[in-house]
Parts: sequence; C-alpha cells; structure tokens
Amino acid sequence: MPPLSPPTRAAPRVTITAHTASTFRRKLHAWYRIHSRDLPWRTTRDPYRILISELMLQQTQVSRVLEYYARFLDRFPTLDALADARPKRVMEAWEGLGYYARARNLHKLARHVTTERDGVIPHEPVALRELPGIGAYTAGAVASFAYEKRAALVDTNVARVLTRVFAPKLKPKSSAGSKALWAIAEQLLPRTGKLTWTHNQALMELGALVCAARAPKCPVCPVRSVCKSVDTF
DNA sequence: ATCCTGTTGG
DNA sequence: CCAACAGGAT
Repeated sequence: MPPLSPPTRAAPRVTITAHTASTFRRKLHAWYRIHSRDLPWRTTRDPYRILISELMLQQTQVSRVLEYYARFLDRFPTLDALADARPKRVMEAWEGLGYYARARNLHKLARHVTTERDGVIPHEPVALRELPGIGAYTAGAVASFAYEKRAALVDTNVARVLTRVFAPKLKPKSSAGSKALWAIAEQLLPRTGKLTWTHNQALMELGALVCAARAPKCPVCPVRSVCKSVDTF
C-alpha cells in the first residue's frame, strides 16, 4: 500500500525547471526591449520619485497618473519638501486621485523617514513594509525599481501572468495562492539586481499590454511557448 | 480572513 | 445600480 502523503498545509509548490525559467526570462526581456512604454518613473532611480509613482499607480490608470505625477513632484520635489509641507497642501495636490488615506499615509511616511531615518527611504523590503501605506507589493517595487535590488514583486498584473503561464489551477487571491505566486516570482528572478529591474518592469508591462485581464493577446505573446494557458482563451 | 476606499464595467 | 477591482490595514 502506498504511503499516505503527510498532511500538508504548505503552499502548493510549483516548481519551474531552470530551462523553462531562463527561456521565460529571455523572451520576456527581448519583448520588453522593443515594446516597453517610456514612462517618467522608468528613467529615474530616485527612491522618492519611485515611491510617489507606485503609490499613485496603486489606484489610478497610467494616463491620469502622468498629469498628477509631474505636478506633485513640482510642488514637492523631495522627501524633505513633502515632510515640511502642510497637510492641506498635500491633500490639494492629491485632489482628484481618490483614496485619500494613502495621501495621508504618504505624508506620515515622509515625516517619519525624515525624522527617524535620516531622510533615507529603506532599501530592504522588510524595512519598507514597516512604513505606513507600504505593503508587500510596494516594498518589492521600491527595492527593485529604486535600489535595483534582487527582490520579487507581485501585483495583480504579475499575479495574472504567473498564474496563466505557470499555475492555471491556482486561485490567486487565496492566501495559499498568493504565497505560491510569490514563490514562483522568486524562482524566476534573474541573477542580478540590475537584471531584476528590467525583469520586474517587463512582467508588469506584459500583464498590462498583452496578458490583459479581459482580452489576452496570446497570438502575439512572447512567452506563449512556455505558457500553460495559451490557446485556452 | 475580512474590511476599507473610490473607480470602473456590466 | 450593483459587483468587481487593488492594494493595504486590522
């Protein structure tokens, strides 16, 4: 009689072979080089600017963020400037973006980092997580996009891509599903932080432009050769 | 695990 | 008008 498998509450382990992972990374990277949009937060490594862009993008489409982003940075060019500002002025600059608790968190964060951390936005995801309004996703994004650290990140775009390509049966919004997705994202990370910057940007860009929620464009997808869902749409 | 917040799509 | 969304918070 076969041994009973041990009662396991571990996240469903999805293992990806080194070959598949490297094929995925390579095709994704080549695609990104050609198809990426040039967005202002992709040409800076200023942690403050990256932070602002990530917080704004959490809740708003790229097109609208573009207007607010420039204006906000014009009014508050640095973390210090933001920390010194009156709450009222910060809220005015955010007016129209919605989710105003996040603007209040941002201001709180600016004050906290200037007074308690010498004005340096933390480099490590664990430290970033402790700041108000920073969750797992934003922590990974700031570590990767501002500091070029070799850190994974999973937002809904990335979750959708990884689910479709590697784990079609996964329920992405369950607790176990999300654990599994972070594990997959980490297995896929390239060798260096510099490469990780592009890799993460590319994952999100693929989710936005090709592996869309509604009408995925499988015929033009760069990773369809390794995708478990291709042609099920 | 469930709730919170404004926006978006059906 | 309701449901889904998207991250974070509790």
